[in-house]
Amino acid sequence: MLMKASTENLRKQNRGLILSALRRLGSVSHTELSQWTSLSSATVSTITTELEKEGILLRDEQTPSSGRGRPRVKFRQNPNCAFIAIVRITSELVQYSLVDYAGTLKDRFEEKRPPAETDIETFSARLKLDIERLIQRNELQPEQILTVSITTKGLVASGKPELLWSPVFEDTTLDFEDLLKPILPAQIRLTNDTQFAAQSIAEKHAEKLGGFSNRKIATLSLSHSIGLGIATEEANGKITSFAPPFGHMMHDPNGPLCRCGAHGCIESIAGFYGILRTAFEVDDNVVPAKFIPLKEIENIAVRARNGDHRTEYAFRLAGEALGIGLGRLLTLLGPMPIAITGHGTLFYDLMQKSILEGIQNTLQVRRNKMPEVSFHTDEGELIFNGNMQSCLSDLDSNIISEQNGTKWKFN
Amino acid sequence: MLMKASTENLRKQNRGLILSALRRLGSVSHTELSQWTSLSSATVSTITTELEKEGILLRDEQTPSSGRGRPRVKFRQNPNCAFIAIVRITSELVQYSLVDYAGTLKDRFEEKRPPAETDIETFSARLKLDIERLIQRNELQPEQILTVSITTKGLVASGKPELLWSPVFEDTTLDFEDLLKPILPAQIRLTNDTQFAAQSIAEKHAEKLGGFSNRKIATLSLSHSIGLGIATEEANGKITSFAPPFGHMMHDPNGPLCRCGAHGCIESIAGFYGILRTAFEVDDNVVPAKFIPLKEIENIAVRARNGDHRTEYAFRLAGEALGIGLGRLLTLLGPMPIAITGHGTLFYDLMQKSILEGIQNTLQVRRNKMPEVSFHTDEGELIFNGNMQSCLSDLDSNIISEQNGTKWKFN
DNA sequence: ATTAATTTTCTCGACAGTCGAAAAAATGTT
DNA sequence: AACATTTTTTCGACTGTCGAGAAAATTAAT
Repeated sequence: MLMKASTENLRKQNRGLILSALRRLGSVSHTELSQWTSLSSATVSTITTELEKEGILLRDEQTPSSGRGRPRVKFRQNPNCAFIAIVRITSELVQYSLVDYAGTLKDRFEEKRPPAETDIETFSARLKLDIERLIQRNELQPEQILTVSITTKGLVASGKPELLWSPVFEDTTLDFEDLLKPILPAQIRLTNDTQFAAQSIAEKHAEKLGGFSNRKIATLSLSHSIGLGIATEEANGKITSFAPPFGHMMHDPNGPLCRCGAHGCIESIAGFYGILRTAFEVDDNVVPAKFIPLKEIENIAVRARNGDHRTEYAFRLAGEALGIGLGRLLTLLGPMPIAITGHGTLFYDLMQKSILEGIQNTLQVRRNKMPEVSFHTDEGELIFNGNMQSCLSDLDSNIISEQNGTKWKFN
Repeated sequence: MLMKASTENLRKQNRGLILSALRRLGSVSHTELSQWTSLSSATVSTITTELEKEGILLRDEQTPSSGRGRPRVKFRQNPNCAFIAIVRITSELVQYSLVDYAGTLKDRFEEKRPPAETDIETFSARLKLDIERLIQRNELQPEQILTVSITTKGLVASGKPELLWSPVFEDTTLDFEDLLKPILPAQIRLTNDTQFAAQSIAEKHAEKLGGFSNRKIATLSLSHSIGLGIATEEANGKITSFAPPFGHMMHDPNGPLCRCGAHGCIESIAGFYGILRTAFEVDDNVVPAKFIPLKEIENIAVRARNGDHRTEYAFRLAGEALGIGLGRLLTLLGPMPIAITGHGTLFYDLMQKSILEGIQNTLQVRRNKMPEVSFHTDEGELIFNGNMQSCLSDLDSNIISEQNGTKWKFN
């Protein structure tokens, strides 16, 4: 049902406008806010004083003295108004970061994961301890952490922070809310990592979204497994994203066994373990290895570049699965630029031809132009950054609803 | 960029709320409006009197005299406030309908298309004449038609009403705006027909959208060609839809030649002509026929039901292409119920097994439950209805912006 | 040092919109 | 004809935005 509009939501929306301007522009003066939001100076005044009273905004009186006239006072977020913990889980390590409400990184440490860690109990117990450590060594109260946002590979439930399927733990599920509720009252979020890589790339390269009419960009993450995120710029300028389990989209019903139990998933052919399987002519029905060192793929890539037919074929087959899969994606969601990230970008030269052929084999691509393909090597930072931005704008949305609420008082 | 909120948009939004309540509930009294929109009685009063003054609403003083107390007066749309022309193009005929602002069908006629009509000039010239006829025989001025909304199979440009590719005219494009602008000043819309079938089904069976968390439903249209529409219920309750060229999604790179020029599209295997080709073992590289009478498929369906292996195989192969294609769709967009329409529903028994197998072979479907599959035989009316509803709610949106505009005065 | 100029920010009254409550309207019942 | 009942309109209070002018804080000129 559509919502009725009241003067109350009116104010909420304009408060949100101010906060989002502050996010995008950093430290901003009264007049700049007024120009950017196209709100009148008077309205900006009432809203900023209100937010200041609530402890969300700070004003910097410091005058850089540029020209004459009354110097501008700049507003910025009150950094201590809220903190978020960002946890990035990869197959090699778990990274813990603490970020304040202004978006500055306050603390970070990483914990290596044991090579063959498959026991979810010890894993989750350690994660819990590490989060407590993050809070304690920064001398925070647990209540000051308003959000714990975790990224991982695998399939994530919608609605609650539960890991449904992951490459390492497979079908053993894990509810992070149940895990962390006892130690802190924060909101717990769990998201597929490639979704935030996509979000981050879309925000940084917003101009690329204009390449086609649908204002979308796809981000493909190539490594041991295959991830995909789609970011869309909506009519109001907000960028939203989602991450379908592209790696487990059926490529060939007669293909090899995938870690998910099905046959012929894209990942079973184009994931690192799939490429190795083809290269070494391992039987299609062998259950694939859980973890393969990057070194091994690098070795066979060298062989392929030196003209070894079988390994060349393995990469070509992987590229074909990826290319045709992307082609199917573009058929369903319309043509859009493609960003590629993950360790697999190192081997793109071996897959390029078959990937591009697959993309090309799409009705709208044949009619229009080839989508732009770009590369992004800093996958970890992209994921962290996307996650952080998403958390902060979530906090902003909560704040604008909590008008006159006493919840935001940690100065 | 996010928009600032002003008291003006506030009023607009509530005007829109009133109009949409009127659309959904039909003829409605003041108090019912107030309850449904949760606006105060006072606000409803000011908005309705405003809309009445603008000639958009009428009030029926007629009292059905139920119980005592002051009788309710009912509001309804002023039917003569606007008219829309709805054109539905199929391979056999073109259907013209005239609908007033209240949504009642005022006139309708159909024109059969010559069996092998491939000349786009004569086709479009006839269409132009037929629209003029629709206006004249209802004694309307061309300006009273505010929208001409056309549906067709094939690929439609986004942004302007141009047909890019169609089964009959293939790559010969046709810009309906250029065609119709000389004879009337209306807004011209062109949409893929299955998109509106999807929209219509989603609106009628809104409860089915709840089957999975993503509030989506897919509609598959089976006939000579293969169409697909996806309808999504957004957070505000509005249902939006789109229609990707699913029929031309790659199924098998080594498959038969499709009408679009590629090899192995779903349609080239599961469209009527694809099924016939497999059944009669026609060479994969033969350019397929443009049109096949329904009778021919019915004949081979009888053969298949009597146990003829080759024709059974043809339908099974078609089902496999559809099922795996749908499985890929569900992988990318999440699990959702599936509605099937078009003449091909008559042969669903011959494809059911392989279709369901394909859908089943999807990570999230295996983890959750099988999506519900439903059948809808009245495809033509679904398309018409979806188109009409979409036009009317578009008109409503225009009206709420044109506050105090003199544009809506045809009483 | 004082005054003028300039730029930014704040304040005040006007206007638009929604809401709750009370008044008015229209009918049925006694 | 007076009263009861239900619906609709009207009125005053409240919240929000806006434009214009006042106030503030600085530099430049006298």
